[in-house]
Amino acid sequence: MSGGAVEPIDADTGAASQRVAVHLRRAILDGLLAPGQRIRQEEVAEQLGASRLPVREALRMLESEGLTELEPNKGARVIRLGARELDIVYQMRERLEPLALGESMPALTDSEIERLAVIEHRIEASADVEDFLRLDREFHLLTYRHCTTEPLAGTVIRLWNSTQHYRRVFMGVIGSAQRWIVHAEHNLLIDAVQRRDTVDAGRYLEGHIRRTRVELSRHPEIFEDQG
Amino acid sequence: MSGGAVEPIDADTGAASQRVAVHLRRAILDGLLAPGQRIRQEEVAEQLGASRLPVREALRMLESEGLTELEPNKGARVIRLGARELDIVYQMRERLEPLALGESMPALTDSEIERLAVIEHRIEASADVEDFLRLDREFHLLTYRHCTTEPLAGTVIRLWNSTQHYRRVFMGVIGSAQRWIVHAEHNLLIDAVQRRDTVDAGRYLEGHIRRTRVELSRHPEIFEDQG
DNA sequence: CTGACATCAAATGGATCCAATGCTCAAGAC
DNA sequence: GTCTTGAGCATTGGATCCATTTGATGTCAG
Repeated sequence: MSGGAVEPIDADTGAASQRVAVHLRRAILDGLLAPGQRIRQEEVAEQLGASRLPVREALRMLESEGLTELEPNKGARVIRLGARELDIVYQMRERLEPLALGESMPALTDSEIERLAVIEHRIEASADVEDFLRLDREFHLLTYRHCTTEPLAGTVIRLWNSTQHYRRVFMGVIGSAQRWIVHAEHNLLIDAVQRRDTVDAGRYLEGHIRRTRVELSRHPEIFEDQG
Repeated sequence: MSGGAVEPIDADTGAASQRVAVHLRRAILDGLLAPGQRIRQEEVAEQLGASRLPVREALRMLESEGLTELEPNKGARVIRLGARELDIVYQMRERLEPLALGESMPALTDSEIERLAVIEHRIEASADVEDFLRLDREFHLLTYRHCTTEPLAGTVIRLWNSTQHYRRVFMGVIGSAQRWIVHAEHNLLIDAVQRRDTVDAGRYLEGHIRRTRVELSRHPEIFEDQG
């Protein structure tokens, strides 16, 4: 394709508003933009060499992905959750992700399950927070890969997106002390998936999310720097 | 409802893209636009006396509300669900709406609960499908009114929106034969809400949605006229 | 010294014009 | 006769310019 000097974008769709969306999505998920931080259209437009119009479109896309919030005549901000909201989002995940897993599991191939184990090994091998975040996301979303029902898959993605920042802060807070629990849960999940046991897998998954939720509720300092 | 002049709405919010969004939202929820039907920007723009730009914005808003789907360079369509998707959406509702109800119930006022009973009486009094759809929606959304957690409340609304059309067809198919079941379920739900019994109310609600889902799965003809 | 109002700057919202992409239909070749 | 290919058209995507709204700052009155 055309050699993009600025961005390593894939010009698959060729759309320009897609470029902006990809850029902002990465920036938010990678933590370059903090929750509540304002996103000025003109600024982004100039930075990416586009007009303000595709930026507006991109902000709308990201809003529907749970990454930004738009207020009429007041502009866009990176999504920001309160303690109560974060708790609810995790409760939603507890109820929805086992459903998505149940949809996806029967269609998972052996090589994909193999890959799950590989990802988990990498998670156990690294002590870096960013590595964990990226691999953990890859791990779980891979288990949902064959859940193609858009309303469910889209909602799950939204919930992951809107909580990404708090997972990052949380991992920084607890350190690597209780990391073994996550590993145990992941391995139990992999085992259940290998056995194609939907009930067991759903239970492990729900427990995994619930335990994280309870853990999160013990760390209100996660929200301290938010306006 | 949408009779009279073209659009007698004056600028309540002042925003023009809001006007377009309101118009299209009503048109879709009222069944004037069928699922899968294409929405041409220019057409809507001319019809509402606006430019194409606010129409694009409105279509993006509606997409994030689960009412339309946008494909790049191909335009917008009214959301269309397959049998499998509809089933999944109802399973999502079974799991999420009891959560929303549990959030909202403690804050429900006595007059709001009173109003629930009034709405239910009206449902029982009318045999019209459109009346049922409007009142049933009002009934359930009223029980969730105090669930202000945006991710949860927004998702619930999305699920209701995307299934509105199929509820309409379904009600037309089954007629008023088993209408008494809905009434019984609603009244049990009202009673549990009055008693502030979250567990009971959640169970009735889940059963209410689940029974409808099973019923729906017995009527594949609902999807017959879809491409 | 404090509070309210007016004025100004900056950012968002909207309209018109132009470019690019996808679809349709017709013409030609195998 | 059918498949393919190219041209024309319809529709969406993007850029620039203009209007409107918000928020802030400064000034004047109490």
